[in-house]
Amino acid sequence: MTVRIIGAMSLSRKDQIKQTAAKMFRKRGYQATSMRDIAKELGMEAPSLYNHIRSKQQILSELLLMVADEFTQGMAKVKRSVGPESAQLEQLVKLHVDITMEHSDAVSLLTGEWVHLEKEVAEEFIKKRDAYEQDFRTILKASIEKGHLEKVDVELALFSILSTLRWLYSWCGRNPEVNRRKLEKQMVKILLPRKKS
Amino acid sequence: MTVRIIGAMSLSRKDQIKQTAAKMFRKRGYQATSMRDIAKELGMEAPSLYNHIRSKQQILSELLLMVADEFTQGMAKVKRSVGPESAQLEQLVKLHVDITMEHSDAVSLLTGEWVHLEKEVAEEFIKKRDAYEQDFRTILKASIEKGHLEKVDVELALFSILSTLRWLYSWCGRNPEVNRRKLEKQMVKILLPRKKS
DNA sequence: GTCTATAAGACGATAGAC
DNA sequence: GTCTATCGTCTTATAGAC
Repeated sequence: MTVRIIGAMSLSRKDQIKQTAAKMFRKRGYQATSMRDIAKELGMEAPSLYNHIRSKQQILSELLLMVADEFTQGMAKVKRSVGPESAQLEQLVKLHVDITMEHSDAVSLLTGEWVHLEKEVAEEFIKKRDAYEQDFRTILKASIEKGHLEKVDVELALFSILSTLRWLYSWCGRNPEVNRRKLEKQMVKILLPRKKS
Repeated sequence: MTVRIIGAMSLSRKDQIKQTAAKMFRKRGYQATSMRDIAKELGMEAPSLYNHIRSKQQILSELLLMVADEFTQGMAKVKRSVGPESAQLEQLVKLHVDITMEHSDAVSLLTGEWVHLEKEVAEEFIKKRDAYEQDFRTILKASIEKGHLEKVDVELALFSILSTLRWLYSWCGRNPEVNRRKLEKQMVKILLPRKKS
C-alpha cells in the first residue's frame, strides 16, 4: 500500500524492492544478485519478497521497460516539437541527462543487463530501443545534411553520441555534485560540434 | 600441447577453452555461462575442462588481464613516441581499433564483466585501467592546452572519447566488413575535432 | 505480510576409473 | 586427457503456520 507523508513520499514495498534491486543489479549484475541478497538489504527474508512481486525476472523487466518508456515518450515529445533538427538534438541530449539523473540505477541496466530478460520481454525491449535509435538517426542525418553540424559519417557519429550518452550514468555516479545545466551545455558542445562558417 | 601446422596455428586446448568462454561470456555474461555450457560448446564434459584450467574464475581473469596488458603496453609505446600530443591521440585511437578488432570478445568483457573478478585480481585490473586513463588524460589535456583541439572540458571530453572507444567492439560486431583504415580515420575525425584557425 | 521449512534443480569443483 | 558419479552449496520459488 502506498502511503503519503507530508513533505515526503513513502514508497510502496514493491517500489522499495525494485529500487533496492536496481542498485544491487547495477553493482553486481542481475545474475550475481540473489533474492536472498535483496531481501537481506531490506531487512527481510527472501520468501517475503514474493508477497509483492511475482519473480526476480519481473523486477528486471519492470525496471528496464519503465526506463525504455521514458525514452520513448521523451523522443515522441521531441519529434512533436517545432524548430530545426539541431535544436531537437539538443533536446535529446537534455532528455538523456534528465532521465539519467532521475533513474541512474535503472539506466545503468540498459547497457548490459537487458540480455538477462526472457525472450518475449527482451524482444519488446529491443523493439523500443531500435525505434528510438532510428528516430535519433533520422534527426541527426537531417541536421548534418542541412549543414548545421560538421560533415561526418552519420552512422559513426550516431554510434559515438549514443555511446557517450549511454555511459552518462557512470559520469553522474562519479560526479554526484554535478550541475545539470552545465552538464547539458558541455555535452552539447562536445557531442554536437557546430559547423564553423 | 601446442601444435603448429604449416600456414595455420592450432590453438592449445586451453586457448580453445578461453576463446569459447570469451564468446559465451560476451553473449550471456560470466555468471549466466556455466562450465557445463562451455564444455558442451566444445563437445566435451565439464569436468574435463579442469585438466586445462584451474577454475572458471581463472578463465575470466586471464582474458581480462591479457587485454588490459595489451592496452598498457600500447600506451607505453605511444608515450615513448616523439611528436605532438595530437599525433599521440591519433595513435591511441588506432590502438583501440587494433586491439578491438584483434580480440573483440575479450574486449567486450572490459566494460561490464570485470565486476565478477575476485577481489585481488579486480584490484590489479582497476589499477591498470586507472593508470591507462590517467595517461590518456595527461596527453589529452596537453593537446587542448596547446590549442591543437577545440577548447572543451578535459574530463568530459576524456569521458566521451573513452565511452565511444570502449563501445567500438559492438560497432565491429555489427559491421564485420569494416575497413580498419577508414574506421580509424573517421574515429579521429569525430573524436578529435581539430581547432579551426 | 512475514515467517520457517522445503522442494527441485543448477552450480563449481573433485575423486577415481580407464 | 576424458569420462561417470557425486559432493556440498546455492538458486528461485512454493506451502502453510501465524
